[in-house]
Amino acid sequence: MPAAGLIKPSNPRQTCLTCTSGDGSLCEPLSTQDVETIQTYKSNMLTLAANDHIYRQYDAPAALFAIIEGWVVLYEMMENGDRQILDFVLPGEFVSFQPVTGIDVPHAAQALTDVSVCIFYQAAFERLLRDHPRLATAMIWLSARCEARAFDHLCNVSQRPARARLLHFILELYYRGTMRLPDVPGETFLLPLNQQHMADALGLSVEHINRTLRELRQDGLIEIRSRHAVLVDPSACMKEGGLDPSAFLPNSFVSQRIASPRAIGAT
Amino acid sequence: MPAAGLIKPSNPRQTCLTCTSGDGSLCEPLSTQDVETIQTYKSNMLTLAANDHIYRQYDAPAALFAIIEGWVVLYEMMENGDRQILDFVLPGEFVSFQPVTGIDVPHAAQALTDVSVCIFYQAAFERLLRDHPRLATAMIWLSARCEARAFDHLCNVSQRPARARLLHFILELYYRGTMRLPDVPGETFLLPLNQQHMADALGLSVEHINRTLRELRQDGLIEIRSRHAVLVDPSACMKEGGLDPSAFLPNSFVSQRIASPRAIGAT
DNA sequence: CGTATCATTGACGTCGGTCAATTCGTGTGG
DNA sequence: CCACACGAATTGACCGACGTCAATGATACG
Repeated sequence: MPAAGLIKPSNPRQTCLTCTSGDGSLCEPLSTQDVETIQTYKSNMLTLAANDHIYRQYDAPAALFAIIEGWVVLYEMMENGDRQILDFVLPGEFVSFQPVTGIDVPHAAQALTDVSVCIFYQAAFERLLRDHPRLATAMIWLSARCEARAFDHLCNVSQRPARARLLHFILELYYRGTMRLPDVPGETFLLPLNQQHMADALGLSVEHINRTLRELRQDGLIEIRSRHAVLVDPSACMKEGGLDPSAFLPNSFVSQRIASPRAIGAT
Repeated sequence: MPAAGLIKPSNPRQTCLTCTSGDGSLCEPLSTQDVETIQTYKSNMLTLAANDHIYRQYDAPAALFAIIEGWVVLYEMMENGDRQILDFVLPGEFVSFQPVTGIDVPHAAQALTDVSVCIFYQAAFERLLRDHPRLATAMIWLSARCEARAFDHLCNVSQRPARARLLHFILELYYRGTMRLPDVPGETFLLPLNQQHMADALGLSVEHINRTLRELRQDGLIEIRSRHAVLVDPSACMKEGGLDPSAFLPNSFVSQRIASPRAIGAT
């Protein structure tokens, strides 16, 4: 069940799943027509206040959620009390496909800001797949995209030192918000996170996030100020963050293309 | 395109997607009937030698792969030449759903041992979804499961120290191989990995893996010998590895259930 | 029996964690 | 408008888990 929140009659004028940018967005496989079709299976729309939960760890919501407005954080509490942030969900994105399976979900989804969210209950979702098989493909596509992001986060946390890890993280959020790579120096964008969020997402301590942000500011790469980030030197950020614009695929947020002997030959 | 490998006529007797253990396996949402249905959409079956690639990083195979025999490793090469292992694929499992989307996949799939693999090309897969909408639900279910595993790996690498990280990792593979939690002390199971694999999966150096394995052996927790692991003290392994049997959900491989104030209240 | 690969061990350095203190910022009540 | 409160950000001192480098040992295979 979704956590408590104001239930607001859904506004028929507001297009559900509207992406902020039309092109290359995460809704990519869905045409406007598709979105309208999907809409008809929506059961309702909720408005949640910051910190409300959409679902909690080990809930079995049996619904698919789409975020219309605001940011959502997916996290998991570990046995030692640490919080691992798994992903953020931005407007126009689905909140993972795990909850719609009807199985206990090992993570929680919490509103980071005030949020409005579309709900598709499991039965309706299955009706959608049955009535519009072509959309099933799109849903698998989107679900696979979620997995790809998780893989990217794993690489980031597992292999990159703090500086590069933080840059990669911020650039991913820039990309998902704007659906393009940064180029204009000084470009500013919304980043409604505090340092604790970054720490919990990246597996670093708050203190080290702070020190690293100071370094990045002093080196003229990036600045964080009151819910916004400023990309002072975008190309330097991308280089250090492990993003190669020339190898960048419009379809996904991935690291630089590299081939290496070890991968090819002997295990 | 799949990498070169011996093409063998598919054996009509061999049940594709047969799970080694019937109950609670990763094929869970698929009944025997379902498996037979899916089979009819299979285009062919390949046999690959160890180290052959099913697909390479940035390929767009446009097919879904199911592993019948042998182990597969999913990895990504990073810009600095490091290899991050994202997951292993065991017999009876699908190799992620990313390749079937037809989009460039940012990771590679390589045979760890000799492998036989079923191929479902994208067009056939979409026909399957169209003809059997009920199976679309199952596919989303399976894809979500892949994402859940990736989340779990992220938590493991991000938060646990080397000892617990290694234990958690080995226990996951035990669970996926047997579909149950270990209980009998001294239980032995197949683990066809070398220390470099564990290092690349866990974001640790080979030397540290080695030292940690020595510790675990000396402490009477676990032993690794020639492609096999021995769980000398299963309950101690689970405790240290962050697995609580009492909280364990049969449906997924997850960590101990914990609630914490931070998650509930203030951001 | 030579060679390649993997496992093992030791010495040493460092990145990032921990702990504790101080400052800043913002919201609130008087 | 100011005083206070409380969380977030910041900084410093110190330390330890893990990485790096280098050498040696064990195994398997042709």
